[in-house]
Amino acid sequence: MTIRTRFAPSPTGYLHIGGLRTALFSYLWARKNKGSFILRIEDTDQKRYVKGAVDLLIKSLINVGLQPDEGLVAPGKERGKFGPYIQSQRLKIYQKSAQDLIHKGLAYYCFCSSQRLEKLKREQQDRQEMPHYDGRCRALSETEIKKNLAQNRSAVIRFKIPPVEKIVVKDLLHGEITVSPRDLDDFILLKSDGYATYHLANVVDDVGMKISHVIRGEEWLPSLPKHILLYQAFGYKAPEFVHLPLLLNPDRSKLSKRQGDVSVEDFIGHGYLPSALINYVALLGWNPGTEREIFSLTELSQEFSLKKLNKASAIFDVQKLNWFNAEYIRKIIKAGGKEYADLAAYSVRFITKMPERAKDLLRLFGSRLSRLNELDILSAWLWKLPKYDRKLLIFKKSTKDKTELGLKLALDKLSSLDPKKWTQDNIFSALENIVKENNLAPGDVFWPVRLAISGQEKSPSPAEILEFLGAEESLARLQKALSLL
RNA sequence: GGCCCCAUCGUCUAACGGUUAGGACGUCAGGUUCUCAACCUGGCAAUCCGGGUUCGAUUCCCGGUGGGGUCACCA
Repeated sequence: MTIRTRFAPSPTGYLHIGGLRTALFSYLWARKNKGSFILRIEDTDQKRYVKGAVDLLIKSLINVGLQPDEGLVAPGKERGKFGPYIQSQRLKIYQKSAQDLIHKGLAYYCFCSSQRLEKLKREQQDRQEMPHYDGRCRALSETEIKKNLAQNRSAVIRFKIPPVEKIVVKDLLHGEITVSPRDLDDFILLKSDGYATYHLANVVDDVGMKISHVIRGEEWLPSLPKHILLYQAFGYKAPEFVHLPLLLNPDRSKLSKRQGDVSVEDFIGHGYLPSALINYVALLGWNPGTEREIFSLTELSQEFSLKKLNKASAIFDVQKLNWFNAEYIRKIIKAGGKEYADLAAYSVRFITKMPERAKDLLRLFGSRLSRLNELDILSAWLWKLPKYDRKLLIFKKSTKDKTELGLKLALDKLSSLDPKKWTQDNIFSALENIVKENNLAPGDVFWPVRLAISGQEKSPSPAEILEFLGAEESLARLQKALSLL
């Protein structure tokens, strides 16, 4: 069997991190089985239409590496023979499907006004009953329906929940689930504006697009019976279903804005690497069966398996994401080469001062940041030496005299260093020699030098900073420190 | 409230019915060091509760509790 999965978001403005995980697992399952990953847009609610959201969604997916094989494969570009892949362009298909069900006697027109429905709901709630449609229009006669239609009365098409004993549905993750039709409403298939509801569009499209596995969020589990009933009503074979556990806020509520970032764009914009984000999210509800944690998207594609999915919902923990991101940054810098160059080029967008020195900045601060957007704040003192308390120049285990000596010797020695040899290694041995030759402690030299050139109590090591600053600026800063003492 | 799903350290998770219940993040302590990171070593920390089944339950069954989801002409 050809594996065909799909990600079918509604374009409400941004790609939610929960959506990312759903998309990722769908993508991985397709890759794992050499199948196809399809991107379809579910925009059957005109009220919720957000301009530009579709393109943003596609870009976000592609940005993190989840390139669709079919459907919306790029902004404004469709590929595949089962299109269109935007539901608002498939209205006729849904309308015909709904009509088919009416002809089969499995669906019916409903002319109930929203006021009546509203009132019905209120009354039911007052009586402590579960709100549900009372099925009034089920009983409409053929002539009444014709009359209403002729008068152009506002109508929806409802599905007729069949009078079966029980409905058994199957989910690959949760197993068999049995529900009673009494708990199901005669739900709406086609709205009065001619658009399909999710339930109809979803089923019609998943069949039409030959989807083999529907991988979606657990919030859809309660409506799975409706969907199964629909497949049966149409006479279609239903695809396999996997309902993924939800992602939660630290307080266990459904993952939402206001408790921090939830959109992929936000995370990327704040300096999280797509690869780290993907890696972290993949491990939320899935594990490789080993203790390995670092995986590229390609490696995930090979390792992924539905069997190792977890059933319990997971809290989205930014701390661990930070660790993944930091780990990726450190590894890339350590690896060097093209990866490092690419990261530097990528980092440029987070650097306001001297972006051309991105590579150096990464080397300097790479091990002490978890997000690339910290680069700017972390490096601020490089561009402008801040005012600092001169007392800080003296290391806690040192004295004023030793500090002055250390600084002076450092200034002398570095002044005489050939600017062509102004490298970290040479600078380090110069400073180290001062310590050795004058019977000083490292703290008598390294500490005041570091403070003099950075104004910081915490910073990268002196030689690294000095190399970055260059001879001229470095010597000026040392000079200044001496004058302060 | 009805229905549905779920339940191992604070968090993500591992454990053919037999393990000192493992790993990772975080945290704490120590090492390294001029500082901070990084790095290395170690510590603290969990099977929701109650019944069964079994020689033996984290694991299987039932009940409870807790958490979540869902009950729209939204997806």
